[in-house]
Amino acid sequence: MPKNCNFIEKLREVGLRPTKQRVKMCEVLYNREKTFHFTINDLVKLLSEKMNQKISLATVYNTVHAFEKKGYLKEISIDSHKSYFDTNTSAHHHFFDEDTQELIDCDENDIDKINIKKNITGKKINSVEVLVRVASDNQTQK
Amino acid sequence: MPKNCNFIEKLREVGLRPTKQRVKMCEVLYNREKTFHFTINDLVKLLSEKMNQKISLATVYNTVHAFEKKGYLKEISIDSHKSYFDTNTSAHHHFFDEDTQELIDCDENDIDKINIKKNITGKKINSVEVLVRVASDNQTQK
DNA sequence: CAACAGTTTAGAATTATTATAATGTAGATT
DNA sequence: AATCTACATTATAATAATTCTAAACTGTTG
Ligand SMILES: [Mn+2]
Ligand SMILES: [Mn+2]
Ligand SMILES: [Zn+2]
Ligand SMILES: [Zn+2]
Repeated sequence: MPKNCNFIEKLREVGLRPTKQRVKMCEVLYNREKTFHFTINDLVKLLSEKMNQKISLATVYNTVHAFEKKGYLKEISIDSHKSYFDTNTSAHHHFFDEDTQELIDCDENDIDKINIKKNITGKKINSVEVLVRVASDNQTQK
Repeated sequence: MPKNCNFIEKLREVGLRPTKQRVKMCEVLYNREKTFHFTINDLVKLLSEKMNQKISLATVYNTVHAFEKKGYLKEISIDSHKSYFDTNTSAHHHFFDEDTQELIDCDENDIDKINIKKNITGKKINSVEVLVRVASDNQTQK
């Protein structure tokens, strides 16, 4: 992601008003070297740290979902109790570290292209995603 | 799954007391031709239909989680709002039909074995799961 | 700068899940 | 077979996550 790119224009392009909350969220989410994964909770903390004024929880939810719908964010669900959003919206796979609860992008070359030999009749494939759960090697239960 | 197999013994084997609720849940879940996918809500409905006495919601949650921990059930998370349990606990992949919200097992031969070329250092792979999202072919948005 | 439509907000409402604590029961012990 | 005890079930309350509501606010247009 390029630094200091014009989020106001970017928001306008997809039909979202460049309100200060949305621009601030863009900065927090996209004004960084690498893409990253976060929970709603993570984001609320990040925003309250980086903002002078307060932001309503409802606004965080609304804006995240607006961004998701517009393709600025992608949701990655780990289990019923843990769900992440991803600023990397391209098709990619993940490792999930069960020790640290960390979600890690799979390098494009680390998994061969998945070949679906037989699809459900009359349906088109929207996405193919792999989740690799990993954990510490020395986890011998007593 | 074999019909009328002895659930009481099966439960004892893994150290769960064969109480009447647990045996009834085994019957509802495993006394059928094919494995299946269900939400907690689905299961509550199934149980209240098939049972003479009432079963507490807390017991359904407790028992599902007991079964999950013992490897009788597997959780499949679609997104933060939708999570299924699977009576097929073997490693397998899924199609998710976004039109009908139906989760469908992938046939073993329909996806080639996933080859993870590079894993996170010092971690072992616990599972590799593919989720293929599909939807109706003629979904042209106006 | 007036007008409007879309946005934010605090707080209430809803939903899903878990905790609590009293009662019930399976399986072991007499 | 009666008793015992640990574990399970239950109704209900509590908690947590998310969404709704309706009033106030603000970016955009003309
Ligand atoms: Mn969502
Ligand atoms: Mn669970
Ligand atoms: Zn990612
Ligand atoms: Zn399945």
